[in-house]
Amino acid sequence: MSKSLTLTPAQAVACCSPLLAAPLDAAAAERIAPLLKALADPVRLRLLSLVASHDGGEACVCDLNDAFDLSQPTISHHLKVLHEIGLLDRSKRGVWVYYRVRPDVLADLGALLGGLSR
Amino acid sequence: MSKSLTLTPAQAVACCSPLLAAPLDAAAAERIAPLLKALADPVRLRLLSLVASHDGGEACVCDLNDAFDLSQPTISHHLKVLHEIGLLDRSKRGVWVYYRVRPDVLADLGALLGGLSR
DNA sequence: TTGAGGCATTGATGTTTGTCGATATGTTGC
DNA sequence: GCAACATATCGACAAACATCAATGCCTCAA
Repeated sequence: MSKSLTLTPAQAVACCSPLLAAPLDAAAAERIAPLLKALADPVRLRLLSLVASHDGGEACVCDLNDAFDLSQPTISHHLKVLHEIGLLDRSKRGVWVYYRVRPDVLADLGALLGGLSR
Repeated sequence: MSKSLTLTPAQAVACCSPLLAAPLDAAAAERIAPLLKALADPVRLRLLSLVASHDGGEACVCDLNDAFDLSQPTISHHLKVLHEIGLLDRSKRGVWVYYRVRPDVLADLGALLGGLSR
């Protein structure tokens, strides 16, 4: 399987100079915005934070469901959004599904906003 | 004028440990998400970046309008969103309105995501 | 005072998004 | 195989959003 020519948002965010250093071209903005959109929801912010600070850096969906006053499909939907954008890794073990954050993607995004060089 | 008891999103983002360090409580998530939502649009990302990298760190609306293939009200709307959330400062001089980024807010947000201590 | 230009506001419209209930899929133990 | 459980998908709906054309509000110059 060869490398895709179109970057995923998670890849795109690692390839730009900081937001405040140089004007972002339209194509880069279109690739980065979905990543921020995935983060721009209180439930998904908490999900990400919960997964990250869980034992071993990963959390089972069953744990996450209990932390919210939301239906199971809703949590599943939010996890899917975070997974598809590349912020959460997903691994199934038996009946349970575990999610794990990708701190590199989050670090790249933080650097893009905060203006740090990598 | 006394300090407000309810934090604006721009203030709230400076008050949390990094996303990956400890679970974000619901209230903090509700305050931070709007800031990310304001950023989660390709046009607003480019606007912010354009303003920041303009001469003197500020840009006139007239310059910004020309950089996009969008109507003037649409640009005005996006600038309003960025201003009201606290990411852009606004100052009117004569007929022209100038916007300026608040790099501290962006740095705090970057630190929140990237996991840096301040 | 009147007109022109820069920017904001309003109202309308099509699209996206968050949420739920119902249902499907997949796994384990009996 | 079947029942129980964990998770995902589907379909529907209301709320939020991006966009535009029309219009309003300022400010400056003539």
